[in-house]
Amino acid sequence: MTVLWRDTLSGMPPRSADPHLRERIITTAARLLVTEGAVSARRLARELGTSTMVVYTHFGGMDELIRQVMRRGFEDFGTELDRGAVTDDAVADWMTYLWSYRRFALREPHLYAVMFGPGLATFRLGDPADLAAARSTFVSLLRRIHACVNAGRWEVNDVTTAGEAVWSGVHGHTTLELTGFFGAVGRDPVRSYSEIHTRMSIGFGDDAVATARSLSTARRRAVRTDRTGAASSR
Amino acid sequence: MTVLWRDTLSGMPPRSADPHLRERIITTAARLLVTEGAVSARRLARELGTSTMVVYTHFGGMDELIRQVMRRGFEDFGTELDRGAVTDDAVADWMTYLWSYRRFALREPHLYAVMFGPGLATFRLGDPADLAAARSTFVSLLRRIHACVNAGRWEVNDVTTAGEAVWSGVHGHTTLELTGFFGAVGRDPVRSYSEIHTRMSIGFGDDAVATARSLSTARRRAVRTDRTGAASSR
DNA sequence: ATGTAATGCATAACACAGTAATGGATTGAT
DNA sequence: ATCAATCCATTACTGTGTTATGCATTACAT
Repeated sequence: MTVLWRDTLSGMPPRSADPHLRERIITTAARLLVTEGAVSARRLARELGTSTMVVYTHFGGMDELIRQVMRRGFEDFGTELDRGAVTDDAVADWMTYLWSYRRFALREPHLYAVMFGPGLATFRLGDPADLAAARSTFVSLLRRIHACVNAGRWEVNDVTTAGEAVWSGVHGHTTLELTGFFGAVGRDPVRSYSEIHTRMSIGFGDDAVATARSLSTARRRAVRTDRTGAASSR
Repeated sequence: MTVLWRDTLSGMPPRSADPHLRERIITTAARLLVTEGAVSARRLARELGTSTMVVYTHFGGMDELIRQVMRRGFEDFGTELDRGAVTDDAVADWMTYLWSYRRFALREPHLYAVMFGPGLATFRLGDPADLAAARSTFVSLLRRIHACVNAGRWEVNDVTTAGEAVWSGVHGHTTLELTGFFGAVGRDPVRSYSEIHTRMSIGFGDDAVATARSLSTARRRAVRTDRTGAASSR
């Protein structure tokens, strides 16, 4: 007497090997992560109509699978961050990048959490492919910082260090907002997020009035993009 | 035939109720979190010589227990952050706070991760006790910002918003550093952490030279404290 | 002091995780 | 056509949080 196992669909005729299975696993895992906030081997197998073993034959384990999902996430993140226009107001362009950053994180909180949460440790930065995926979102930021310097708005000798400082600010704020902190204490996250932009820009050498003007411009763009509905990824 | 259960110590005579059990559970959980990076009901029971049930009779579940550990963490964090001296260089005092912040996080990475990670959602900020614990570390920051304003170094009208911006920066940087990001890409976290301080201070209105001087002072203090060995908590 | 209610906790078990061993079926190569 | 390799379902193992049950012990009321 064979016992029916919960996680499989017993009785199903053995299907022919699906050459796209590996791809389907990744996209399905990404979808489950986005829509349900969690991915488990069993939930995944149920969704795919397979057994949990497919995860191990194709990825060796859940960690590697999640890493693949993270890569896709970073790629999407990078292209979305690069969609911002390049205008003659470099500081506003930089701020637009930061608002896009926030929008992505708020739209895909679980994905962002996996990408930048404790999962970043799972993300082997030693792996060139992973490192490249993560870097793509970062160089996009560095380009905008460079533009601000070239435009004469900022005076920054070490752009990479400046980028790390900026990234720390937006990442920290995003993380705090995703935990629901600002909502719980009745504070406006937009206000503090703008404060980061403003103080940093001035700190990099920009005029306070010019920074305020750029902030208004970037805010206007961001609100418009939010209303229009930014192109959703994948 | 009774089966021996793995997680309990069968054969032990039933001990009299320990009035300090609740306290021991919390401290043991905190210790396991710090030393082993994880706490499970079974690991805890094995360590205490009890069954896993004690977690449920005293806390109703693991979530509530972890919340208690987080409270202790925030209290320790707050007192450590408040240890910084108050001198006539308010900006240096503020920066000293930030270096203490980083030192605590690097010394107790798992505790910090639980306190500010996705666990912050578990931390019911609606609960007055929890909110107070979390706030204690924050008001300590606000005091130092106020001092900078009072000393005429900064011009900040909304101190709370400024504090949120600063906190975002240090929290974000700390989080990134704990994931091992800077080490993986061969970057110096001290450099970017200093950059956050510098740009923010200038952004708040301080003179660039004065900020640089305060940074040197704060760094000197931090290095000395690191060598001396800051008083460890709990 | 004695009967009674309530508390505390060990036992056992359930459902959920990730993962490993096994073996059968399909695919691909010679 | 035979053999090898690959893929994957089955099954099962360990570990997770949690719950139901029942037996002590404690606390309380009379």
